[in-house]
Amino acid sequence: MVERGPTGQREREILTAIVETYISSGEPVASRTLARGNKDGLSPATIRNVMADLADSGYLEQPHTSAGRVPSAKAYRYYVEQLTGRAHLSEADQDLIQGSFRGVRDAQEFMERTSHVLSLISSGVGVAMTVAGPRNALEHVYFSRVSANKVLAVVVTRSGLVRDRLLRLDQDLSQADLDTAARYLNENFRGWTLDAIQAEVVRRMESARSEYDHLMQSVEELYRGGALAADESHQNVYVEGVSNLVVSEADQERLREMLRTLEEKQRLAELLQAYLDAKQEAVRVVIGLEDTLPQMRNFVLIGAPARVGGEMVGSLAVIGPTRMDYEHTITAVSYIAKLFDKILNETQ
Amino acid sequence: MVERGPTGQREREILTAIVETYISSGEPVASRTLARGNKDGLSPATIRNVMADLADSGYLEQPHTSAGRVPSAKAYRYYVEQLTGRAHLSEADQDLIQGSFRGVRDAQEFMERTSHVLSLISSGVGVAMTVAGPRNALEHVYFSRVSANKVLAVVVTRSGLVRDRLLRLDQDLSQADLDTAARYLNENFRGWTLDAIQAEVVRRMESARSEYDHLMQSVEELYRGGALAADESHQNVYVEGVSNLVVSEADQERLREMLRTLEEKQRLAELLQAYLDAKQEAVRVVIGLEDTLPQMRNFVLIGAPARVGGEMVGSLAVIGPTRMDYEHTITAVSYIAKLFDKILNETQ
DNA sequence: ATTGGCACTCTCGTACCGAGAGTGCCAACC
DNA sequence: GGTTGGCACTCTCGGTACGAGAGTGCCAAT
Repeated sequence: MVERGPTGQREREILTAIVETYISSGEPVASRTLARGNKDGLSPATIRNVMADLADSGYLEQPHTSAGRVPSAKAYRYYVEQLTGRAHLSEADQDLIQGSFRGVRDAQEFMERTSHVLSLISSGVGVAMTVAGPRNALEHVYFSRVSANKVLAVVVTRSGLVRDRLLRLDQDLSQADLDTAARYLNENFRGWTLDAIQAEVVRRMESARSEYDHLMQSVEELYRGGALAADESHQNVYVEGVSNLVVSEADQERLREMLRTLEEKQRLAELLQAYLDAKQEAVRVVIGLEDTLPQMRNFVLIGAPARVGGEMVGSLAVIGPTRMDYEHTITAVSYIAKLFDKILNETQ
Repeated sequence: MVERGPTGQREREILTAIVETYISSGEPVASRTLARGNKDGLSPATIRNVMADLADSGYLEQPHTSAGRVPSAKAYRYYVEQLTGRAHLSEADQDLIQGSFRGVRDAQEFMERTSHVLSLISSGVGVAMTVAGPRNALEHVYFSRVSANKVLAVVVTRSGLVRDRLLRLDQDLSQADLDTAARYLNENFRGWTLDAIQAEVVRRMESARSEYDHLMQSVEELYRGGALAADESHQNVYVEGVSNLVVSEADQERLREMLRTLEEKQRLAELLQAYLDAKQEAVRVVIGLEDTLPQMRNFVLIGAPARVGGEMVGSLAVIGPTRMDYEHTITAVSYIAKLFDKILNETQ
């Protein structure tokens, strides 16, 4: 019962070879096959011995007694680990990606295209989202009177997100009132996060209750109408490439479940948020998504946070079958994540 | 070779019964089955005779010699035709639909939920879109300086659509310039369609070229930056319920094709636009989508335009298998289309 | 430690068979 | 003449059997 990973040089080589062969062929790999491709000229029997060891330590599984071996989740984790460092993206892919983002102006657009490109490049589903969370810093807010008691609020955040929302108010504020309120908010709170603003507005309203002036009354009204609410429910999640699932997943019921899950943007957002955080530097590869989502058995998440400056404003990821081109996908995700920061910085 | 539809009373009854039985069972319907369910007490043999006639006139098809009959596209068209009038939506569904639209404020939100509800209610894919076309009437435009040469433009249309866009300008306009330009556009063009405004702006710029003032220069700059462009490319198309396809379409390759098509929002938009227009009063049912989209063989579109007042601002539809509950889906689509007008009118 | 040899296991494609479901048509019937 | 029972014929589908092929596990020899 060896529990500290493949020790020997040969053991590691063979494990890597098995994973790679299985990824490209999709069939359980046999000792013969490996022996053929191996320049060391080892015999199948020798390889069988090593394979038996690897199976004992949980790296390989056997569909049935007389079939070849299939890598386990543990094997994929080892493989990805071992891969780290030799990342390089082909010229062609760099061009494809660069081209896809030509003319992109804001984070929304970027994310939309990201999901598209990722679905093209990988054999999985491209997912990208912006966090419309309360952590976003305010850049600008505008109000515009649409009709009696209806006001359009537009919030622009520092990270380039634009969020418009139609408010229904109890009072009928004039455009002049709205302009004053907007100026007040912009001058006092530019750069603050939305939740900080909310808290502060509440505080000021309370302390100013004695000398309750017209301005604060407008602000209160707008606040209560939800002008500054950071509605989690309306996150923008872009998903593309679900047709890729059809080939990698034969089971009808599973496929159906997965499609359903991918349509529940809310859960998808939680999934990404669970695995990706602002601090992490590199791309994260999660093998064994079934811990969070049972229907995602045999699927993998390869994702990275999208940052502008130091701030995390979204996530991008590929959700694909365990049998995928890790090296390629990882480098692509990493490349796009870096591109995001670059493009969005120069856009500001 | 009879070519004027099912003539006799009995012929019609049997055809209807066949379509209904096939829709609910999914299996070729046999003369026996029909004889059992028929209170007229006809024998299977009699029914076989009628079925043979219906097959001759192209209403029925036979998978193989000794199988029951399957309705042809022609039969479905007859069936839907014949259905017209007896539309009624159950209380439960009315409640479900009503509930789904609680709190909806603008057309975008409405469409998003429409695609969701339709996918739940029908056995197909719910599709809904707003036309971001040039025919929309301007309600309001705002500009806001984001940074040097970067301006945020927000266009609100009369039908409740809000469209924001980040412009890159050659000149650096001050916020005061922008406010003046916005006031100019709002005062002069409220209620005009976007393309009319574009044309008129060009005309005025030319005629005013002699006495070229500061205001017109700002307006020209904004115009050239695309402030008023009605970008077709960025229509908002909402698609939901693709998981429903898995059950109705077994063929892997077809399924894949369909999923891919449903992700191409642009083509989907064209499809809807091809079949739905502002003038049509009722729900339109298109049987035989393969004429437009080959991969949509055996699929059906049930759709209606979404109108506010007289103006068409979007479309909603169900794309589902020929084997679906037509009555139910048609009434649901019709109901939601009416609801759209009602909700969006009172929102304005 | 490595290897050849060999018995054993499991899958997969093919062929075959019989039951079941349905039709088509004919002759009889009302 | 429309309707019906009867019957031969066709086609599908599930189950079984079987042989080829691929692979392993293990042992004895190197």
